[in-house]
Amino acid sequence: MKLSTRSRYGARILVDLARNKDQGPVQIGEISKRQDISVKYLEQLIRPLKKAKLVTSVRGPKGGHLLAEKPEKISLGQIVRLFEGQSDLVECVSFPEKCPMSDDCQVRLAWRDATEVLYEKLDSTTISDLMNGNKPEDD
Amino acid sequence: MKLSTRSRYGARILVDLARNKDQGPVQIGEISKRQDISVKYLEQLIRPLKKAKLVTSVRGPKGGHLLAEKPEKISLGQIVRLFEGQSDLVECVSFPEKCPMSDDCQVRLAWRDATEVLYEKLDSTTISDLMNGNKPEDD
DNA sequence: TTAATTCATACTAATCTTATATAGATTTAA
DNA sequence: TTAAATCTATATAAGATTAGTATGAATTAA
Repeated sequence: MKLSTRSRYGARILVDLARNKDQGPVQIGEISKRQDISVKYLEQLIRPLKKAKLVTSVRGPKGGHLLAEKPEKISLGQIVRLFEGQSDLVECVSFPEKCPMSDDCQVRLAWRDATEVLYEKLDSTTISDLMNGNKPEDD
Repeated sequence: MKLSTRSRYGARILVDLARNKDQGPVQIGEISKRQDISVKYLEQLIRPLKKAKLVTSVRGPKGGHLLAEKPEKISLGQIVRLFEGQSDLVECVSFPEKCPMSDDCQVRLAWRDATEVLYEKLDSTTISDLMNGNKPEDD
């Protein structure tokens, strides 16, 4: 039951953008250095963030990426739902037809409840909650 | 972020044993039919359940498997910890050395908190909560 | 025009998952 | 003794997922 590194990195990218939003568009190369994520992988991760309208980008020289929303408006829940192919802990929660037992399966309901509790927590945690730390610039 | 079918099946096995505990040792063949899980896979799943002392077995004819604890004493949390290689949502929670950013990573703390909330829920859900449904025998 | 930068698609390599198969050894009720 | 059942270990294999790389097109400030 592991979160993909895509979700982990996705969250760190958004926090990085939030921390550096005063400097205008933030380039992938900078994020790469600060977050220790390869440029090519970053490009791949930023695409869904753009598609979900959490990030906007400016092309060309001096271009880069910006948060499209205020940090308080972006939650870990959004990020996880975006990057995890399947949001539920088990697929029979959303797709009961995938399991022949679903009709009479108490366990399924328990997985559903656990999933809900988890996302309540993730939805209540925003980028703004996560951006206050030691910025490298403060050192 | 998907729970393995091992955890799902593990939970269903224990619920099956709980529901049928009056009949004495329950054979793998019966569980297989009721739960639609292959005999060979069941054998593979019951082994860790025995090792964790959640199940005891009786060998020989009329043998089979029994819950080793009262259903109220076995939680989904135990089952998930047993079957998921990694209990935490992200490995940097328990092994901060796996990520060079861990020292100053607010996101890591958020994953930790979400993991805790999830397991609180799983730990508070027991087999006894899940065994009351329509037993096939009642039909 | 040039060079910085994002955008898009495809590819790859490794690992994990979910089983199934094989071949027995062991235990024990009847 | 027989047969029902569990126990042990290993192997195999298809398919999915993950994490990351490669190549090059498109955009645009200067």
